[in-house]
Amino acid sequence: MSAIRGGSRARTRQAILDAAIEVLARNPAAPLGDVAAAADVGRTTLHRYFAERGDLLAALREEAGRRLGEARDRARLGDDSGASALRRLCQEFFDLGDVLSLLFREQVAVDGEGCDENFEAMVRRGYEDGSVDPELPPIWLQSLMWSQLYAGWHYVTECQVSRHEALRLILRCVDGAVTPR
Amino acid sequence: MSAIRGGSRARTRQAILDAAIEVLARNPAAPLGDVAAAADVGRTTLHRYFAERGDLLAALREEAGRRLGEARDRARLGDDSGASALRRLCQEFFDLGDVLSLLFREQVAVDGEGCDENFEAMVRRGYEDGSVDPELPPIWLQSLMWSQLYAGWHYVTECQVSRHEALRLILRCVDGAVTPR
DNA sequence: CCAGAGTGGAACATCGATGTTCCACTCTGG
DNA sequence: CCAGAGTGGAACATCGATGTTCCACTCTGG
Repeated sequence: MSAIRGGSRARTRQAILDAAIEVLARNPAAPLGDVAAAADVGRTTLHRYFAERGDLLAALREEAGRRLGEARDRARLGDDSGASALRRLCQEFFDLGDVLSLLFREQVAVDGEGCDENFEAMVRRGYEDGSVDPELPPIWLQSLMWSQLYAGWHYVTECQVSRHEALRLILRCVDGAVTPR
Repeated sequence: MSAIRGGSRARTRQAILDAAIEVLARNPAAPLGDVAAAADVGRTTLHRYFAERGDLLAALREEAGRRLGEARDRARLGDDSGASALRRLCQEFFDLGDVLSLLFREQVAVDGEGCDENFEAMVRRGYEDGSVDPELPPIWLQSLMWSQLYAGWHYVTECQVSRHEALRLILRCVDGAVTPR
């Protein structure tokens, strides 16, 4: 029954996606064989789920976007002061782990034009409630946040630092950067 | 005379290196043909100067390291307060332009163990003169600086922002992050 | 002008990643 | 047990990047 075996298919697919996030976060040009190996799956099987590299990448973007959206929802950008909401957003995004590295390049680049509208609204609220320095434009704050998150994640994976400690430093620095003089 | 034509050789070599910095900063996996084209040079000629891709990358690292060292020297890390010196360093590094992107990944990663000793001395001076928050370890400040620089450089190349404006935001945010509460 | 350095293009061999095909194997629901 | 889904390995064709060779061309110092 495909309905029953479907569970197995979904599990394999997810294992491949998870492995792809892990492997491609470290090396975006990694061969598919490495992804398959990390997923404990034959290369043949990987191709059965994602015919071409582009198919895998597309699914990956979708998965990353999904997780990103969930994290943003959890941060409740509409509550509290602008700066508090930004803190929560950093916290939630930081927990995305490897997805961060994967998103980093695109995120910084993609948002060149219009930055996320929820994010922008949050920042504008911060201008008004006095928790965010009006000198700092929303797009810049978005770049700032992402680069801090990336630096923090690197700090965790490369140095011998706990996620908690890294998050503390990130929040300390984002706060400092954002607060009006 | 090789001494005379040597000038031509040096010029061609430099043109290739400059092109490589530009091309590989945007796409580290770019084919050598792209680099040759950007340098206005035949692929054959490129191989005449750098037999293998690795040779080009090695020369590139050397060139980048040289420029990085020069920038650090210009920043006179030993003068003024720790925070002022850090400002100058950001300023000098930011002017490296494309070299930034090239160095970024390595820099953040490479300095995992021991971070630059001059940098560390500068930060410790900042702890003592009260211009740098002692809660922030030197390695973290190094990551912070690099990620800010990278974000700023992206901001310039992707959005329609002047280098000057981006630098202002970088310094504003680094200052805010570093200053003790 | 001429010799020789420096160059670019064409052609080629090689290599690794990619994607496909086929077959034998395993595992599970019935 | 048995049918069929799901899988992995081996073998293969293809493709793009790499690196090499060779030859004709240009340019400059003498």
